[in-house]
Amino acid sequence: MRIATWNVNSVRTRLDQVVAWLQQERPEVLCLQETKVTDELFPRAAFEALGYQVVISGQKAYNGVALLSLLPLDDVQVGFEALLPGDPEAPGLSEQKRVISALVDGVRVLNLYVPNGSSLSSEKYAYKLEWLACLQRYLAVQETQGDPLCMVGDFNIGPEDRDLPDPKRQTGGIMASQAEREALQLVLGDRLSDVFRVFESDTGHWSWWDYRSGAWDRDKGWRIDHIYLTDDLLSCATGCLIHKATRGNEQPSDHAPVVVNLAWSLEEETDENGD
DNA sequence: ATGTCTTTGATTCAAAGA
Repeated sequence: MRIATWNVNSVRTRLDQVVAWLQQERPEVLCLQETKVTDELFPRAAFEALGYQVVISGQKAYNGVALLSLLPLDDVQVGFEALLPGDPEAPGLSEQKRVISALVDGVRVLNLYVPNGSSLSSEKYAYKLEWLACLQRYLAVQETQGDPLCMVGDFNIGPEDRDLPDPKRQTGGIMASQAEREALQLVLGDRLSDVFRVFESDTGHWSWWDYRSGAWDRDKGWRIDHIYLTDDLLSCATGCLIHKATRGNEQPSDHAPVVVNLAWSLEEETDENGD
């Protein structure tokens, strides 16, 4: 099973590119972020025509996440409040549409668009840290449900200096501050691993290149789009690739897709009742 | 460093967010 994540920066603007990439790659699951569209205007028919089931959580203009799957999507959960009904902060932190998950072949696929934070002095940065703390509480509940977890998305954090193009300048700033990195580590605990780093330890592998300052032409990107797996899935991973070529498209998203390949198939239990 | 792209909303642009 291949699971992909791609921040498309408007699914309507990028529709032809996403369709072309799906036709070429045919991953079982594609998680989209920054769809930037309300649910009624989401172009679901274009994906259904390719055989994908579509579940979405969107809003006007900003944010928005979607899950596309060739395999059945079960037990769809939208927002933090789905797992944190009594949490005082979860409803407020779910107003921005950034969280959707579903069960696919026995795997809990969790698709996230982590807040950007803007700058260290912004109230959006405080929101980002509160949001990550809420994600930590959310995952504690998810863990009790016992399903293998594949958590993907745009994390808007470079976890280590090797994930940044110029760490001397950038470490400590937005997307690379100690508080953001520590908040992410608390989310991961000792349960979740960054599968890209199982296969590649070098710097210079990026998933996002700013539209500004010729970042793409100078190959000055960041690795902020990640796939995290619990050990039961990590042991099935046979590769994790960043599809960098899409960033060179006409009118590209500023992010490239990241894809993990898992040698996974749930051993279906047949119903022996009445035998 | 205000660089670029997307969306919205109010009149062919400017603002906001990333």
